Amino acid sequence: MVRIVAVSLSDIAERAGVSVKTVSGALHGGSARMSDDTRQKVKAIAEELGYVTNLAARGVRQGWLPLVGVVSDGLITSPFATEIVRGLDGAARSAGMAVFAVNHRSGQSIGSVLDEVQQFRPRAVAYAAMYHKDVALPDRLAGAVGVMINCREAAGRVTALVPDEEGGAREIVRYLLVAGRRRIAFINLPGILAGTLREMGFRAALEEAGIDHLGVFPAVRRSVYSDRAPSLVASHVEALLKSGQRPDAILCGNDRVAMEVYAALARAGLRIPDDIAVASFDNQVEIASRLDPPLTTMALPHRAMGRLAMEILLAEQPEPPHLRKLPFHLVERASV
Amino acid sequence: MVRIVAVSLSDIAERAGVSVKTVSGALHGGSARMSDDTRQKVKAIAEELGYVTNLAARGVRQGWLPLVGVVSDGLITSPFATEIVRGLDGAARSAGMAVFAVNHRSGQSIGSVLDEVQQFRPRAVAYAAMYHKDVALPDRLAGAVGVMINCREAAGRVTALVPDEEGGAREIVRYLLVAGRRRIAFINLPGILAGTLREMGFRAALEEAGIDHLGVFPAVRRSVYSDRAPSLVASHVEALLKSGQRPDAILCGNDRVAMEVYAALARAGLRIPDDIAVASFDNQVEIASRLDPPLTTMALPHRAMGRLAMEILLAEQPEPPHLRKLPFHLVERASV
DNA sequence: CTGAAAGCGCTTACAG
DNA sequence: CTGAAAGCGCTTACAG
Repeated sequence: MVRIVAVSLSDIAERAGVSVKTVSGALHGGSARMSDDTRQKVKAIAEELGYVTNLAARGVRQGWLPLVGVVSDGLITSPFATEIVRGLDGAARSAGMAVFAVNHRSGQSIGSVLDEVQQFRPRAVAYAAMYHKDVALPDRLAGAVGVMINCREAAGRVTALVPDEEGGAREIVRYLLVAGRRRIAFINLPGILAGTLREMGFRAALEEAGIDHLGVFPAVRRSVYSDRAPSLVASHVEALLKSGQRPDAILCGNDRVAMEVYAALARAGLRIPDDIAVASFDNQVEIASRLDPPLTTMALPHRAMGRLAMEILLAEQPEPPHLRKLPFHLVERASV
Repeated sequence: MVRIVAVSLSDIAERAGVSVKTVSGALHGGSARMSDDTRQKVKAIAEELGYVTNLAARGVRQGWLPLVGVVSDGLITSPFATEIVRGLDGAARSAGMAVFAVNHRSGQSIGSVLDEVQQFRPRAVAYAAMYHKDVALPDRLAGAVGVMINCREAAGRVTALVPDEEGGAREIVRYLLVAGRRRIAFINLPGILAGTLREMGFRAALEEAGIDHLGVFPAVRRSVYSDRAPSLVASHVEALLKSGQRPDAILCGNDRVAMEVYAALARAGLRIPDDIAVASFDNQVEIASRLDPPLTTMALPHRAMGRLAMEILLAEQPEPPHLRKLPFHLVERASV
């Protein structure tokens, strides 16, 4: 492609008959003292010449580029990841930073991606995971990562921002109880941290209310949850409906599981929420709001994690590493 | 966060007792001539010191950073956008470039985002749209954008890569015809370029086969398609089923529309594909593969657009601006 | 209020 | 085969 030779401060200086330092001050140094005349003249010439700041040059001087690197496992692919980036991006821009997202490709070590990012001399670096898990950072790089998003650094050396899975599960169960539901089953995502923690919350909330649950069932056969694994959802629902105690509410591991529960319930001729309530986790809007009836679901705090991450990264006073659990929020629709 | 002072080439040079130029040659100049001894020694010291190339410094020298800027309307949010980035990213990495994605926020002019990106002196810049449309680039910036992805530059000044909507519609209709379907209706996305072009393909394919269609209906009321607009899908399906000529196939504007068609058909007690076939556009995997039965749908060439875009951006010989339509591909599942 | 110069960390002619 | 120097476009003490 055609490359127009970029105009530099010295081009402007020459044209304005002033020094480069004066131009720099006029354009970027908000508080630099000079006559208003000079400043206006310089600005006008810069505009006329189509000057665009060269951040690389400033960067080599300052030692860093106004970038916040975000390295994530797998491509920033899910709607959730997008929310994280949205949160980061908003906060970054107000600080004059841009978000530079780099993904590690399968087979690539986390260390090599981190190195790749460091080459650009970002101001700070975050690590973000697609789903809530533990991540082991190589020793030499633990210090280079300022915050973990949606994951915990295995050795606890880095501040981590994660969803409060247990609290979220508690909240949705309480909501079902308030709605008068008493026979509740949970079709959970097996083999992942979120599933384990939510199950704890689920059990705790029911115990607290003195109510027995109808069981916790795995959505798929594989021990680690994966969309590719054969689904067990339909058979669980059928078994549940045939059992002595028919549930009056089914809590689902995510909205896709809920989608299958809806289908199984429709096949059985049951109406939601009249015959049976359905609730879930994720708030994957495209699914949840399109389901009939629209799905009541717990939204993950992805945007908040992103926003808070940027605050931590850009903070003047670094805090000691800690784990911060952010609350889900309930999105009420019509399935309960 | 703690910042370790970065090690520079001169640190290595000092330690190795050679000049900076030798270090630079040993580390980065693949073909630079020097004794193997020197090269090995320099590399070992670089490793030991944890040297990381300073791309900002190299960039100020070369005039550009090894970045390909991608500016898009709205956040890289949809699964489709992700595929574009995936395509770009793969091609970029093989060329030693990183993808730098910047979105324009609502209210921000396209010119100002482009300027923002230019500050980083990227090697090349692409513009990507969330959905197929025409985009007007400001005159002064048309030359700065090397390729349009999923959109056409309004004045045709920039090479544009778009899905072959008309061809895709033709192909899926032919597929329905081969499957023996003869009474086909189309619930289309109104008011967007993709919808208009697909409708042309739909009509052409049926005309070519000498078959009448059962009508083209808008999925939503609003003239511009939006997920927020009230859906008309269910009522179209009901009307279609009640009409004299019941359809044996419904083509849907996208997978979310298909999802609603499934629901309406289920309510009517009709089986897919035995009673009626359903096909669609998008291949939004989370929906299409989760539907029961899994949905046959035309996948958009997003990844291919991304890959090809990078080739165009990085090409030695720039081509004159042209419009390139990339083919959809059929994802056969079980709904036809 | 403004200028001349040094220096950030690289790469690239130019010498030897 | 290797070095010393210039220069990329900035910003920041240091002078005046």
